[in-house]
Amino acid sequence: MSNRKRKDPPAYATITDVARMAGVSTATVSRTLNSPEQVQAETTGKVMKAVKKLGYVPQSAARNLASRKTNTVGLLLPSIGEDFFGQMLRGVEAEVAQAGYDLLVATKPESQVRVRSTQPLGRHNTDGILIFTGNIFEAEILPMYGEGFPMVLLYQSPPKGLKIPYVTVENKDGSRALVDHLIEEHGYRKIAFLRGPEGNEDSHWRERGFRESMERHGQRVDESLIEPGLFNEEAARQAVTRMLAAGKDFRAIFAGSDENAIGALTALAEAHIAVPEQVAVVGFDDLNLARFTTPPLTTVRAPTEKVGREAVATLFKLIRGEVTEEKVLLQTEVIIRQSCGCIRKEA
Amino acid sequence: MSNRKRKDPPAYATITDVARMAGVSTATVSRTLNSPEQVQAETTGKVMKAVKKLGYVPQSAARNLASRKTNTVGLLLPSIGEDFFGQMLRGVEAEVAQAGYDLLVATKPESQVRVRSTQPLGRHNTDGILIFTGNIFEAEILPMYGEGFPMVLLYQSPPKGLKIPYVTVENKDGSRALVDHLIEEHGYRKIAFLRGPEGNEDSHWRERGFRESMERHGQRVDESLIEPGLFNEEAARQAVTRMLAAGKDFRAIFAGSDENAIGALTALAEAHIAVPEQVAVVGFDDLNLARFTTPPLTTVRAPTEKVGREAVATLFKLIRGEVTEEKVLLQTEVIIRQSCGCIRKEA
DNA sequence: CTGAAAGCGCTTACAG
DNA sequence: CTGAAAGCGCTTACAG
Repeated sequence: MSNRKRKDPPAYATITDVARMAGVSTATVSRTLNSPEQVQAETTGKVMKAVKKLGYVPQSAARNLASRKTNTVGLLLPSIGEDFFGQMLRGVEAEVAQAGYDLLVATKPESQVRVRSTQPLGRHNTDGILIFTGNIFEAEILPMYGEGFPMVLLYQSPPKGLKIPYVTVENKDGSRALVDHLIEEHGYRKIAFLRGPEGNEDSHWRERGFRESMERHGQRVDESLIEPGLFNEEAARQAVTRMLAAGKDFRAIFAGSDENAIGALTALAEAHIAVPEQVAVVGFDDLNLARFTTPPLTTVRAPTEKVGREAVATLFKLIRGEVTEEKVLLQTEVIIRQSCGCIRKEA
Repeated sequence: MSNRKRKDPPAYATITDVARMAGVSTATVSRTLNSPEQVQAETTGKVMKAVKKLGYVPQSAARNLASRKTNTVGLLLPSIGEDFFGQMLRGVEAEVAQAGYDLLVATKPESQVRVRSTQPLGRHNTDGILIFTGNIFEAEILPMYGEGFPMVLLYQSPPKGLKIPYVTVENKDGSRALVDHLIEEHGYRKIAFLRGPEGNEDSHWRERGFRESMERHGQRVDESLIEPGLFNEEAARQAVTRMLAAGKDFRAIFAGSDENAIGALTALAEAHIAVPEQVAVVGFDDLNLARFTTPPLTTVRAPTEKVGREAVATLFKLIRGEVTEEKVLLQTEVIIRQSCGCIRKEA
């Protein structure tokens, strides 16, 4: 017969088992594992032997509950997977693991329909979160923000009034350098620009870079040469087809993104317009496939993995209560291939 | 003055706060949240009102500790990020979230040097894990296997003797169908094959498919036309360059993977050999960039996202103690583009 | 349908 | 340097 409260022994060793085998208290086992400098060498030896022998691994739940921290970082992703996603995750994971933390990954529920009790990531299961997702609405983060819960934004600035650190890439400088190249090296003047989705920050700054370069070179930008590409291949294809049908005159297209550039390339090919001989095309992002387009795409490379690393580093500062930069801006680099008209090949 | 054990109240509401506000016991709050059917409608109402008002979210650590389960699934990744990684993660995340579980992601520590106390993922922080990583060594999973800890392998079969379910794609059938196409539609006979890394299972089965197709068509396979491509662009380039230099005679290359195919394409371009007119090239995987190679790559598409979903579904069966298939094999599909010699374009 | 209370497996002031 | 014991915030038999 069994006592009411005596459950079957767990399938795993607990701290009590280790303490018993080593002949010490559980407090000492805990200290041996967490702050060995507080424990005598001889004791450490006994404890570690027992740990090894029993294959003891501390239960995260118990540890978290007692220490009031989760040792876990959350990463909130957009529902749709970006193409450079793997690289970013690599940076995040590496940095998180190095700090001995765990990484919890979740996707932002698409709609309010999915009545999951609450946010998938928050104070209840993480010590802080990284938010990498298109449109953050204030309502979604305000409660956490109000509590001072540590969070860092990726590729986007916080809603007005909220002081949340964010890390992103230098869209404007990269774009300006790219357009500078088009103007200075190739002498193009009539340059079209394909915008990203309404309200997209990357797009905003890329357009700014485009305009700055034009202005600095004394070029008036022709507003009729600015069309929405939406960072979407098909939409970009249609936009370029439309401009062509309307008889618009342009010598180059700064597509705003590689995705847009692919759509532009398709539209141009369908219209039998030679790239770069008749119209040059350049993108932004340097997706893996940028080397393989016809012709290979001149574009701007962003340090995606580093964005991940920096974001985690910033989050840890927040978690430790240190001050952080409001904004970390990572430099980009123009990658010259052939779609701009250059003949030199990639290094 | 403060009592020794009275800490500062937590920054968040606990179940006790909810119980107090609703005028019920914590047990009732717990039941309302976890098995509402056991609670009277009126009580549920009071509790939920308090939950809402306080913004109460149960602490995962406390819940996990008390319930002896983590409600979390682990995903173990190879240190190097695959190109199709995002898709797989999407499948995994969707399925995990739908079940109301959390997803913990970790990378296999590259070396034994990094003395992290233990495995990043295990019984201490998950209810089961998905292993998606190149070379699983028996030693790494044997302890968990011995305890009957739920795990599922992705893209690889378990070490001999271990009964661990796995899900992967039909490499052999896909490869055979692809080579059938080369032989039946284009009449190629002399076909080279580029192997993956030694011991790689995908490569093994792709080679089997290749050989079966050749045999069924009465073709003897020329062993001197089989070279290591290592699923690595550069190695594949060198392999093809080597075959060319040795004066080997072949009309087509089944590159074994898209990565290999890209290397083959490069080698051929460098040797001024026209693809597909002089030598056809086909791959396997259908990476995003396969549409953009010159010429666009004929290849085999694997249902990557579905692999993720199926793996999670299988893992949940294991967690629930149900029987599972030993092996889930997902069908692949030949994608005809132009590198094989076809002129029809992709749908 | 609901409550009192034990227990989950740790950590950590406090005391020595 | 070490131990006794309270406490972390939940869940869940048991009893009613």
